[in-house]
Amino acid sequence: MKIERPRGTRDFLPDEMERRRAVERVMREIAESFGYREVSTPTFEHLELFTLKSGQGIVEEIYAFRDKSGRELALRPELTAPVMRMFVNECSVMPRPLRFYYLSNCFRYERPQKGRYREFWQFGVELIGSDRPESDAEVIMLAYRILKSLNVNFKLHVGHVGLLRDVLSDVSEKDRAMRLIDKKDWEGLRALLKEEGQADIFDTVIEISEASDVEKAREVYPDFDYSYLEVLFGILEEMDVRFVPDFGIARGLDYYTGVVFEMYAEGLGAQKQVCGGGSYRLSGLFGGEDVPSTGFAIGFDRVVQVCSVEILRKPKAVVVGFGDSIRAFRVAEMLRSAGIHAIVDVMGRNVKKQLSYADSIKADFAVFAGDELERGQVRIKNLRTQEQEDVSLKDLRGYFSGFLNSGS
RNA sequence: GCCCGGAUAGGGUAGUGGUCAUCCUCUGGGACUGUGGAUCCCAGGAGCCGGGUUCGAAUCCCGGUCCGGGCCCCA
Repeated sequence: MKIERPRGTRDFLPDEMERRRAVERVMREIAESFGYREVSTPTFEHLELFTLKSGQGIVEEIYAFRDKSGRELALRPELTAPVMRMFVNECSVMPRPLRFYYLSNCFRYERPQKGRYREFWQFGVELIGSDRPESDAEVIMLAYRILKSLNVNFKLHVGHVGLLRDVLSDVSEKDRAMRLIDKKDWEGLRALLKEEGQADIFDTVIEISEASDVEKAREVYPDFDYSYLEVLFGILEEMDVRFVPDFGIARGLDYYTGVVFEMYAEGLGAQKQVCGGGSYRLSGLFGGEDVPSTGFAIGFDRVVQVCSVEILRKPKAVVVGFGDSIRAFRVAEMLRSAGIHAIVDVMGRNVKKQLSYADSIKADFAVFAGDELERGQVRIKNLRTQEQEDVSLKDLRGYFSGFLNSGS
């Protein structure tokens, strides 16, 4: 019987991998241009790392298991916790701020649907050590530049959880209230506030959630220090980062302390969020010093689905041999050192079949490695233009130089 | 975890309770051992899995698996 892929996993064929690598390259280059350096953490961690961060409830949503020694482990469902664990374990004396980026697969035990898989990839950054608005500005700008460079149609919402937390300060079930606000479940919220004898703040919460700028929010709720947001929004505006203030973005977990932001793309159905981020304080939870951090995670697979990216390929040549495979391999080596991809027949095919194969794999050149070699030459046929000429082995690099880096 | 819809060669499909099944594409070979794409010929390859109904099931029923859409969740 045939073995199928496990539910929620995917195979990536060469065309798709080329596209994914091209997207990946854009993300890496932009992050590196901001001074971020790549990190990588284990695929599995102690389960406790994730329950500390997200509560016992997540055990049902992740791949958790016991190893042969009885250790409780879990495949990572996200990367912020592992990176902060790494920071606490071995980076706490490095010069701050630290700028890390990552691109890794993560695993969640959930019902797969469009844009949601059980194994998926996250690209993200963490900027560790600053609690100033400049750090939020930098991280938001970075995410924004990445999605712009990939020609994604998206909207950026930026908010601050401190504002709603402040309004809700006398509500005992604050987390539940935040979840209701996040879902915009106003009826549920009204009921909760009534239960708690806080019905009078209901209108304030709604108006804050719907406030379109700082002035509006200040009118509704003056008892909050808006200067942090003013600095942040000022930077974003000056740097041409287009966003909508959205004070209704809520997070149920209390290590999110300040700025939060999300990006939504078109064309993804129900799973339209392609990026989420904000500032948080996690390192204390993991037994380290309480260090402020800011970061984001981009849903790599979703971005691949909706972005458009240029795919650069080197020219591809098929070496046509005439039964002498050593000669063919030698010529292929020379082509490779001239910077192009060289493919040799390993099927024992005749010349017509070799050319037919070259056509079917969309090769750019056919290089005949036959009797011309005795004169130190090969015959090169450009399969795009049909032109062919004999080229000296010494001039291969020169012949192909015009075709390199031309993209396709 | 819940609701809805699907599943026939690698990909796309046709059909019927009654000889182990259509066509396209694909893959390999040949016509054709120094020039491809076309054409022709040959070959390869399939009814998701398990159970039930039936003389007989790929077809009908049930369960499971996987896929798609939505809900829950979204750290």
